[in-house]
Amino acid sequence: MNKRNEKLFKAREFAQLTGVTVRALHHYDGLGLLKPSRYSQAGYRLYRESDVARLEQIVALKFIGFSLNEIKRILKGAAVDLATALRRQREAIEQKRARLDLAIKAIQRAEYVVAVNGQSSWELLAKIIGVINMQGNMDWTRKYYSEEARREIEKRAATIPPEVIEQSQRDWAALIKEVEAAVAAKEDPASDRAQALATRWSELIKGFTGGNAEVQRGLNKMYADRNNWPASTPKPFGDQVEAFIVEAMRCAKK
Amino acid sequence: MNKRNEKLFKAREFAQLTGVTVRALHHYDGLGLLKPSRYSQAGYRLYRESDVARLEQIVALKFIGFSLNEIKRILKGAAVDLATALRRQREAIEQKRARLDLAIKAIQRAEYVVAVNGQSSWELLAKIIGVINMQGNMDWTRKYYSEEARREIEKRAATIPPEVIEQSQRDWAALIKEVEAAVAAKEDPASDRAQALATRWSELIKGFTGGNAEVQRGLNKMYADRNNWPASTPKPFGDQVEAFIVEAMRCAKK
DNA sequence: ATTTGACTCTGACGCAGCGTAAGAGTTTAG
DNA sequence: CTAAACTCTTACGCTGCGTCAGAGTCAAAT
Repeated sequence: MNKRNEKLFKAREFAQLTGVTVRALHHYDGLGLLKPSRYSQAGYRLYRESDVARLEQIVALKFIGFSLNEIKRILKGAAVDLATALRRQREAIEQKRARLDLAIKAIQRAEYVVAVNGQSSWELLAKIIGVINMQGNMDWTRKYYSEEARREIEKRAATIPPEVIEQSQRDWAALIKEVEAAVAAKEDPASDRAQALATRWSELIKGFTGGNAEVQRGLNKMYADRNNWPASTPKPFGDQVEAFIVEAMRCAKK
Repeated sequence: MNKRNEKLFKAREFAQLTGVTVRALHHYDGLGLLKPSRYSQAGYRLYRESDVARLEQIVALKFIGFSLNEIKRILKGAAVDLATALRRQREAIEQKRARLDLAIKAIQRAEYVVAVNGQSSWELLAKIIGVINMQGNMDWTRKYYSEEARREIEKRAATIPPEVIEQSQRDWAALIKEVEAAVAAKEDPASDRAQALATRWSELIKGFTGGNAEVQRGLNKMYADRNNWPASTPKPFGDQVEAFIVEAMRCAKK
């Protein structure tokens, strides 16, 4: 008999309590995710206390990235196990985060290049980002190039003399090796030698417009195959080399 | 007259060069983002070198998070300014990343709670995450509570005795203050005193199931208003308090 | 010349999570 | 009693393709 003093909420009011929209409530209702405990004669949705709790759960689970379907399963109690679900979800999000980190890095490097090269053209930029995507994974880039792609590339390299391609590959390899040496020797990024390296670096990027279509294709084949990449790919140098060059460029242009 | 020795690519071949799918090429064609330079009589798409470059640009820009429409504008040269576009994009992505960081943190804390409380129930979990979302922003939580929400809460607190609510609020406030003090005193998280605090912390979380609907509503009002929150909200203690408790729990259970 | 296998084309629906009208009925304060 | 403020149901829009379905094309093998 305490039915009558139990407060019922209409859609708008209820929605505001939890910070969702009325439309979202409709949506949840439609999905069977959260049905109001009653409907008025006019068809108005009427929610009460217990519904508040449920909605709160939904919002919370949404916040940590579960999809509405997953939430539905979870709230039905059909979830495997709490700890496991949480862990998996966290890992999934951490991966997304890692992906964003990559993008941010790429943009930062692009920003540097633009800053150094002035109003660089968009076409150039694309190449650069291509190179960027390559950089961190140089190790098995070599793998890819040594196995089949290398021959594939040479086979299809009809329009452009292969020595141009191989030259640029050698150029990069040589430069990176020198930078690695500089890093190992703890050379000052502001030093003349480091500056020379930085200059060569941006020269190489610039020169990339010339004969790099084939290289790109090699990379692209590799990228197309990305689902087969091992999960954790070691980076023997990547980060340090990058940091060094970035620092050197900063010293130069500021 | 070098038309005839220029290599033309059909869809599949072309797609593989850049690691996209044929369907994607159709899509880009439909959007007018990348049209093949020729169609065969049968309607087959025929791409060539210059198209490769364009597609590479598209892929690169996609990688750093631009939408296809944005990319279209950009490649039309209708973009404001290269540096600006890059900076804005980076900021946008950094925000997304921050959002993910929040989610990760929330899950981690939930994992701790579950680890400590054993197979905690899902309902409880929602409350916990609610509290979690609150924690980091305690400072202006106070603001919200002191202004209007406080009275609102008391007004609507009919079903549950208000003293229960206020009690829990006081409990939390008191506990947090004590933890702050412990942090300031550089108390060892493994110490008996710290352990007592940690115990009280999880007790409070458990007890939250009892009389906390009103508190949640306050939080929810606040959350509903989240668009008006200041961009950078200072956290006078949050992180340290949290770290302390987490450490203390770790010491206890391991 | 033809069959086959590998490709290609054009629709068109599907997904996730609501936003956003459109058109129509309901409740409530004045 | 009216006007404002809500509510309801439909249903398309958005993002970036994946995934059939049905039909035509092309190159090599029979």
